[in-house]
Amino acid sequence: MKWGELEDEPCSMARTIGVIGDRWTLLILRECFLRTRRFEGFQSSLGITRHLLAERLKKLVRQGVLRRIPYQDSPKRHEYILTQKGLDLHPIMMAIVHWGDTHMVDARGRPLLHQHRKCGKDFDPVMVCSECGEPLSAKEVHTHPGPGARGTPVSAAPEKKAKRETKSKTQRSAA
Amino acid sequence: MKWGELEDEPCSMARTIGVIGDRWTLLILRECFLRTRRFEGFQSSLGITRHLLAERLKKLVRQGVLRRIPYQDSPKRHEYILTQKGLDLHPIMMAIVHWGDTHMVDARGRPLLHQHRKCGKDFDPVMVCSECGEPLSAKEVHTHPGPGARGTPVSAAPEKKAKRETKSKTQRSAA
DNA sequence: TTTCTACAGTTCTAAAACAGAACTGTCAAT
DNA sequence: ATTGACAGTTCTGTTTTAGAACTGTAGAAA
Repeated sequence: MKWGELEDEPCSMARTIGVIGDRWTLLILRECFLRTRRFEGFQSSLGITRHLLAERLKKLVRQGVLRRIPYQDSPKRHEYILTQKGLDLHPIMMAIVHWGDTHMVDARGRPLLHQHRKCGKDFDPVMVCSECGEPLSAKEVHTHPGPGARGTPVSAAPEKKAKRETKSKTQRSAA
Repeated sequence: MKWGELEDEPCSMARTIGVIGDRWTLLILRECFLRTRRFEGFQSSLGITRHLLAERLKKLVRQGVLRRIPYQDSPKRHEYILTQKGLDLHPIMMAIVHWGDTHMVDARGRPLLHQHRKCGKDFDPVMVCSECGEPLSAKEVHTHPGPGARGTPVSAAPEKKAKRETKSKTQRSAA
């Protein structure tokens, strides 16, 4: 399987991995969430080669995760900012950081803390069920085929996810 | 930066990426959560080359994400099952799938649905604050240096995260 | 008893991706 | 006229990955 083929897989995880599933892309996105916007900013804070950085930024723009916006003419300069699609990656970032905080810290503790502006406290992200609000655990989740599963014709059921969309929107609304 | 160096970065995200930050590892873990346990199972459902599969499985075992357990002698055969550290990756997987469900579905809709056994409904994962329970959005999260930040000596503050650990454990307890 | 299949790898070669460094080009400041 | 900030592009050499074939154990089938 090549990189391009991932997006055609009937699996939301494979498709997402096609967008963010490499080392540098994830780190570039971390910088985006930490408010880095410019080429040199990414390059110096990550130590990524300029070649790869240019390529990854282009890819992220193509995929609608970043938007390339001019901030001066002569010479033309642009900055890269997260679109809504990009901001929606925040739960993934938080989940990744939280796992590292739990399993990969050294004796000194966490490199970064996260404060929730609304309540003012340092927090951990907790994943809950959109329907009942209870914290989720792997064992309590049962996976079953949906309308877009392999074998379902394209003409079929137009995704009856109205309720889920509505509920989970709380999560993105102010992102 | 090489793969090995990621784990030494003072950043939980970089360290986590050092473990799961490549295409195949993420897909292998998806299979683990879908109850695949054996070499041939991974190989045939993913189409990964046998060479890489063997290497990735070894790496995941080394890192304590999977455990290699014999299920027969002669010939020696093992299966790979998620450790607690591996099960704790579940929120990351759910967040990735959810983003794909939101932004990468075709006309047919979602390939997979997730049912919460406790409440019986198909759900979306929602990320909330461990302290106040409110859904999180990127803009409401303020990041600041913790005890393990770059520059902090190893001898310093032994991570005062007691409360956070306790609260977020609800999320993992039955995983 | 030779042959087939299931399983879990290992070994090989060619192709793709990546690292590291140097180069291009615009403009402002010295 | 030279330097430095910025945003890339181009080049060469190394590392990773893809794809296919091979190894080896053992039970079942011919």
